This record gives sequence, C-alpha cells and structure tokens, in this order.
Amino acid sequence: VESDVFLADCPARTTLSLVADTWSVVVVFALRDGPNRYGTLLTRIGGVSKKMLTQTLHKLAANGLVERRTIRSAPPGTEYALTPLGQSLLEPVIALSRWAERNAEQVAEVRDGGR
Amino acid sequence: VESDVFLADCPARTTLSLVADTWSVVVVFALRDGPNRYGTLLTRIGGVSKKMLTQTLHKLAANGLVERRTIRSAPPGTEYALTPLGQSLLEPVIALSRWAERNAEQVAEVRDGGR
DNA sequence: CAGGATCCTCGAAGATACTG
DNA sequence: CAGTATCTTCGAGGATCCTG
Repeated sequence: VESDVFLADCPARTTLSLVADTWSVVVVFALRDGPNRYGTLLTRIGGVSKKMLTQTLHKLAANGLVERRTIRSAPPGTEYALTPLGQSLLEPVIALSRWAERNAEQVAEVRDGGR
Repeated sequence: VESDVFLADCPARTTLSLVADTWSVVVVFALRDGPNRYGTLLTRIGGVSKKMLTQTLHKLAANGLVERRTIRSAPPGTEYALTPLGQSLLEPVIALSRWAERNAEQVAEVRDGGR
C-alpha cells in the first residue's frame, strides 16, 4: 500500500503540516540544547516577530511537542522546552537543518545561475 | 558561533524555507523510488491541485532539486525525477515523513485531549 | 518580560476554464 | 496529457499599541 503521507485528511499529513514549516523547524532546532526563555528565542532567531514566535510556540505546545514553564526566580519569565515527543522530532529536524546549511550555496548557485 | 539557520536573510534559512513546507516534503518523498509522471503524482498525492503541484515541481526544479524530462514515447508526457542534490535531501525528508507517520496518533491524542 | 488585541495588507491557494 | 490564465477569496503574518 501507499505511504500515508500521500493521503489528504489523514493524521500523518496533518501531523506533517504541523512540523513541516520553517518556523517550527527553526524553533525546535533552537530548543535542541535545552530550555530557552521566550526572550532568548526572540533574539537568537533572526527575523521572527513576537506574534509568529508566540503562535509557533503555542501551536507546538498544543500538540505536545513543547512544554511551557513559568519561572518564578529572578528574573521571572517563561521558558520553553522540548517534551520527549518533541525530542523524538529532533533527529529529523536536525538532519533537515544541517542539509540546508550544507547545500545552501549549491542551491543558490543553481537558482541564480538558471536565470 | 550560532548555527546559520537562526539568521534571517541568510542562504541557509532561504534554503530551509524552500524545502520545509508540506508540499515540498510530500513531493520529494513521492519521488524517492524513481521518476514519476505529472499525472501519476497528481493522483498518488491526495488533495493536491494541479496548480500547487506544478508550482512545487517548478520551484524545486528551479533550485536544482528536481529534473524535468519530456517523454516522446507513447503515451507522451512529462516526468520528474530527483537530481543528485534532490536525492541528498531524501534522507532528512524520509526521516521527517516517517516521524509524522509514527507519531501522528500520539499528536492527535494530545491535541484533542487538551481541549 | 511575555504576551494579547487590533488593524491591515498582500500573497498563497482554490475554482474554473482554456490550450499546445 | 500537462500545463497556463484569470479571478477571487481568505487567512497568514507584519505593524502597532496595550497589559498583568
């Protein structure tokens, strides 16, 4: 039989579209070394708006990939961490990110050369 | 230093956003076993419109991940295949797809249970 | 500090019809 | 068969201001 990611309206595709977007990949990748504060993520990740970061974080949290904790010690704040489920996503995400880093130049070359 | 995927307007992030979307992942995944005709892809991949399929295919082709060939033998048509560069993307993409398939149920459970 | 609320815009993407 | 063309809608996402 065909793989499930080929079928529309199936759990596999729904799940894929949850994580197969740039912000999700970057955010999960950013949490690979451990918990991060909201503000830290905002500054570490370039070009992301508060709105998008909050939205992505909450979307991932609502689906059990990320956990949100409140910090009471000084300075108070919020931190986000990968859940075990989120950590299981880490391997594919890291592989994809590394691929993008390694092949960025070649892709750019082809794209610009092809015009 | 930080990983490049954290920086906006850099080649790595541009490249990441090229492949980190659902259609790109599904299309590359669909081409994992070899070339496929346009029409075959259209029917194998559920829920994709001609417009989106053409768009995704041409975008991937413009960036050197996919190659487009014209078939002259009967029945005539067009087929798409992964380039070597596209095949190097295969491992991350397969890993991501497999993850989505394996964890779809758990994700759905968390999402629906959390309301 | 970590968002929520609001407004606004612009492009992604569906529907439909046509074509080499 | 493999697209292109056109129209339209709809929501992602930026900018800005406000708040516990």
